Amino acid sequence: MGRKRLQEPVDGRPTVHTVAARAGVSIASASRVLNGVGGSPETIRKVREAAAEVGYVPNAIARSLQSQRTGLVALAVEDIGNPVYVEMMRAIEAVVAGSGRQLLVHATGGRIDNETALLRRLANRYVDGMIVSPIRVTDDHLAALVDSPVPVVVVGQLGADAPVDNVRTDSRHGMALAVDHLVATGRQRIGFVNGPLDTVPGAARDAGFRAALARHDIPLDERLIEVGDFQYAAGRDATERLLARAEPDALVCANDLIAVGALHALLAAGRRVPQDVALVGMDDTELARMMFPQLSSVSLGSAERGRRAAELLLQRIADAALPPRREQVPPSLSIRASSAATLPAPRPGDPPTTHPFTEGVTA
Amino acid sequence: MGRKRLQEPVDGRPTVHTVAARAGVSIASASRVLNGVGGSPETIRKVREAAAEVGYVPNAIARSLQSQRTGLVALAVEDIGNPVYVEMMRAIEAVVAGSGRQLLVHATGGRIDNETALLRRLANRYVDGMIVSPIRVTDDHLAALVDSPVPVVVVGQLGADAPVDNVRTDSRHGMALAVDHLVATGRQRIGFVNGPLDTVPGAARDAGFRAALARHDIPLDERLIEVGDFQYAAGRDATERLLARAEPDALVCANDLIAVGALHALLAAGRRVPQDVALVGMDDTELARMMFPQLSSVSLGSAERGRRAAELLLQRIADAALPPRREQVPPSLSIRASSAATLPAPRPGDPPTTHPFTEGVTA
DNA sequence: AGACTCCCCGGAAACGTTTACAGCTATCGG
DNA sequence: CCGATAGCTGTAAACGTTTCCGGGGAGTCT
Repeated sequence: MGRKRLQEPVDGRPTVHTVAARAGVSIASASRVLNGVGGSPETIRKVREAAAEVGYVPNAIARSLQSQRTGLVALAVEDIGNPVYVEMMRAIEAVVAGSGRQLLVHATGGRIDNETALLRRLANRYVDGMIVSPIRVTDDHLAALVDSPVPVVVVGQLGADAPVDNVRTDSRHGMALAVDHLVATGRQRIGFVNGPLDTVPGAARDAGFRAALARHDIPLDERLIEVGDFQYAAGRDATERLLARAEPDALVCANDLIAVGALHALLAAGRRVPQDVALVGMDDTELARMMFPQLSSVSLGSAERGRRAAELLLQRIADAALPPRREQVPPSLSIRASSAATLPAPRPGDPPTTHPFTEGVTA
Repeated sequence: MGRKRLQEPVDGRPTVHTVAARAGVSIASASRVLNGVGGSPETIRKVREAAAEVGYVPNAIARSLQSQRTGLVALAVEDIGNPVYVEMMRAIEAVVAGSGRQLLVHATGGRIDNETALLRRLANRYVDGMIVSPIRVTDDHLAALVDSPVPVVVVGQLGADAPVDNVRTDSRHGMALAVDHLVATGRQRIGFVNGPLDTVPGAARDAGFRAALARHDIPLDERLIEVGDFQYAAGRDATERLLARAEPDALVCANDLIAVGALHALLAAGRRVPQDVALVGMDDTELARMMFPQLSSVSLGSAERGRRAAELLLQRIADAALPPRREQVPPSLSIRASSAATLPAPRPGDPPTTHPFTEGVTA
């Protein structure tokens, strides 16, 4: 019950005071030794010994309060189950590790309250910086991003004038690449399986699809458009609904998960891919290469966007005064078996050809 | 240059002192109002106003130092690209969210130094608790786990007497389920594609496979065993090597990613699945259901293990004095098309049957 | 009117660390 | 032999918050 600071906190864990007392030195000396700066040989020995004896481990929170940094960086995405975010995460992690920091990931599940809460919590100094890739953006959200106490970089479309570092791609152009390719290989009735229209990527892809058709003077048939969410099961179900009312000869999907669902639905309905229906996904993830046939897919440069976002973040952490920057990564199309130009002799009853499966297998 | 505490830190961000000064009240009153506890209507108005004017946002680190909690929980896994960890993460998140905390995930990439560093950093109070699922365990590692200042729960096998909360499964028994099933459906030359033997799960699966064969009096043929790592590409390559030197009529894979790689290799080599080669994966992830044919897989109850681990963690956070506990989740086998009992008339040249693809499609 | 209760407020301590500063000793150069 | 210097040490402040505690004012009950 001394009036001085407690040496042993109720918690029972030793603090720097504990080891200082045990070593018979001041907390300043103890701290210096523990940080490897200064100290006489004798002091070093005593402190090291005391620390080992009591099992001292420094409290990172207290250290951060003092040093104003945590050595942590966070990434918030909607769904870690989507391989596109895994790719992005890997690219970010590689950059972030180079700065001696560690990356933490949070899956928001698309729940907007969750995402805002995370921003409000993590960004309040638990991390040195944050990369977020929101699929829905509200005003509230934007406000939380803008006045975050900690540097934030956004991956994805954002209001044109938001003063936030931003790395984006042009997914409308990406849709154009897919449609152009399908038209060029002779497809006429191109269907589209999209994610929710009230999301930023969903809306952009919808606009891109319609614009691309218009550019080719292909009349729009609403029955060839179906909407689910960005998941596998939704893509499969949406495709089933679409097939029940229309006969597409090609299908564009808003991401690879949906495309895999579409492939499942198409094969289950007895359609051959690509002979009867050509299939193109989006994001160009590893998943596309794991399928049979391998899926064509529009790359939105996710790894590259992640890399750039991480670099922007590190720069801003180093210098908060930088003006807001915006970078753009162009989409590109990877053509694989699922939309190969129609094969030699696609007569019904032929044994399935195997070469589409073996071509383009990559590590 | 006052001798009193700076009202405006160099950083420029307002603190509770800033808003207290501006509102003309003490920091105690300001803090109370900001936390919604007490305060006269007039005080509340003044503080709220001041806070809004200066754009005050509380420093979570300082708050945590005081309150001794962060409201964060971390999960460290080897590879977020593996859907089994995504499932586990979802289950954990559901439980953790119920306690008002948020979950952060870190992918260690199997680098042991990384994992230990993470433990040493995060566990030093950045989070209220931690769930780790290591695939390699060194002494150093174990030591870091045991004397973590923060509660830790381990998912996976651990030395028998380690005083750490632990949720495990019996993957040796899981291998037995797979082998029993294949033997029961008439398979004789059962191959095995495993992950690295120097990992805990790799070693357990290897032992389980050998034991299961022995129990059926099937002589072991080392040419039917191949090792890669736990990834898709490695599974594909390993299967190619295996097929180059042996003729299995069934293949057990150490996880679903490997199984997908094996499926790719089998089809590329012209083998029919399941007619020529039956295929069984492990982990029973969504990926198994996304394939054609859908893959049989041994469930190791990953979601359940995650759920239990999260519950153990929350209990321990609430009461650090609990004795170390150990829980076990039994494996089970999901039989799907890839190992269906041999089909009616598997003559070469038949058009591929479609019903294996449609059966068992689940949301 | 006085005693008691209740509520609000401000000062100060506390969380555990790092670090500026000043005092001390010992060594070295002149 | 004396002053400057270098190296080590301890005291105390600081990081930004929450909370204990005591004082004071207003209201109520007797």
